[in-house]
Amino acid sequence: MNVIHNSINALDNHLLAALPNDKLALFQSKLVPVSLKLGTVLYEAGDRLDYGYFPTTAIISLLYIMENGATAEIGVVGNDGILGIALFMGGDTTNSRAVVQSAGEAFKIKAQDLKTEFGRGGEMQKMLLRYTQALMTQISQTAVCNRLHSLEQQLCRWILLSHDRLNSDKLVMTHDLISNMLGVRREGVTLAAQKLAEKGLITNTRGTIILIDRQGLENAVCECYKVVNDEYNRLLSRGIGRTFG
Amino acid sequence: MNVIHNSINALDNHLLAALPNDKLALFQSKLVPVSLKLGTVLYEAGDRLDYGYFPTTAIISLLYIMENGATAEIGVVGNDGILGIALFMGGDTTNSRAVVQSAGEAFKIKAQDLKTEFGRGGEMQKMLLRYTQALMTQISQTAVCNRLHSLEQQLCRWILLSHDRLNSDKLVMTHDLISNMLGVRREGVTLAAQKLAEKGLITNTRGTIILIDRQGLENAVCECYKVVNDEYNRLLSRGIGRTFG
DNA sequence: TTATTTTTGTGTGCTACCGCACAAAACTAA
DNA sequence: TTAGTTTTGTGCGGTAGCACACAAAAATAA
Repeated sequence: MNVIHNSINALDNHLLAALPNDKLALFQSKLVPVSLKLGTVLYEAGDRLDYGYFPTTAIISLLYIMENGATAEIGVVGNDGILGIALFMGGDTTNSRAVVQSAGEAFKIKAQDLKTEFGRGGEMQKMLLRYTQALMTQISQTAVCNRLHSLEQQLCRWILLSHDRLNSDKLVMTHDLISNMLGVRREGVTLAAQKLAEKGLITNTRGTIILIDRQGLENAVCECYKVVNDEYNRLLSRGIGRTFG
Repeated sequence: MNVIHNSINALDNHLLAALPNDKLALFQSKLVPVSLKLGTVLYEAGDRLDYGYFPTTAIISLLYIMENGATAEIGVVGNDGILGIALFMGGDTTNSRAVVQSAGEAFKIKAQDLKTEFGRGGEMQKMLLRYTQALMTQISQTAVCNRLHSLEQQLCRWILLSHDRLNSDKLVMTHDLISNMLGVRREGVTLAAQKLAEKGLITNTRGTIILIDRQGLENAVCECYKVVNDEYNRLLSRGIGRTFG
């Protein structure tokens, strides 16, 4: 067990990569590689968290679920971060469902190991806290974007956020799933995707969106994307996606 | 200077009140009482933070400001918390403007003093982190609420959140100001407030809203309010506002 | 008092998104 | 091939909130 596959490398996670080498070497013994399948629910809202996850190629969506079943995404975690911040923030549970939005790899770590490491203070703690702040910015900007911007702009934002955390231009994702993330109707997503396709920014085939013109998307997206991206760059001093010009 | 007024007491802030007595006694020497006037901007977006604030009777609104001047509130800080979490989270700056939404008192603390205290670990650190997580829940729920719920429901939520942090049923607040917080038109707030007044939940006079039927408001509000309230209770083990039945 | 400013009320048309219904297309299984 | 399932496309009526315009009421200043 705990065989390290060549295909996944702890360094593919930006947080882990930012650790000093000796620190990472020690920490790595606590990390277990896992493959995450599309749609897997890692945490249900209200669950006690047993593990934290450092995604390398997987993307995790943080969803709030309302009483009537409506859903809306508050943020997304990929190779830029860690899933399970409630572990070191002290709550032990979260109000969001964590669901695999894009299948891929991650390292998981036992709740207690993560807490212990955090409790030591030092570089690891600082990094986790800075990441948490970056995530707060993402959530905040989601709140504002939900209020003020059009569905088409929000779809751009969502595509770009996903693309940044992926090493591919291909997003395997139905309109229906996207609509659950954005908290809108499926038809609305279809329409918005059509508009983006007409403008030549994406192709819009069954079950997959392919990003064609990244610069075009960045021009079409609302400012929210850049604000979040800049904040990640600033706080984690490590680019996710491409840096803006 | 630094005269301790009888009228304000560090214990009126729930976070400070939760500290062990001996701890608080030591910490208190770093706290300076300040009066905060309505509309005062404590932090501008992007500013380096020089002080943290523990409100006792004041309420601070966290606003995001868009390039076109549109604003939307992501959360609110009152006697339940602390303003300036970026100080210990590591960013030193925030993307939100912090503006006094309801005049009142607070204790301020120098950035460095707060950081030092946080760095010691222990009870103070734990409490600040738990508070940060509660604030994240508030922001997340704001995101979801912005997406899924009606303006009328959101106004209820906003009134209740304010009321919880106030020791009065009187909210001194114009529709125009509220509209800036909620990120909607002033006319929309007027209409929503009228509806609530028709239902006998509030009175709606020039420049002030008076809460009449708190239970009625709790019935009219969306689930978002309760979720946030419960999370504050859980994480900070200290009620804000009244507990739900 | 009168004049001015601030705040609220109201109307009209517009647009984005909703809910529902169902057709068309694409993929899957038999 | 045929049948079934999943996903996307499209239309239609409804509505919440928008933008803009302006009147009315309340507070403030002269």
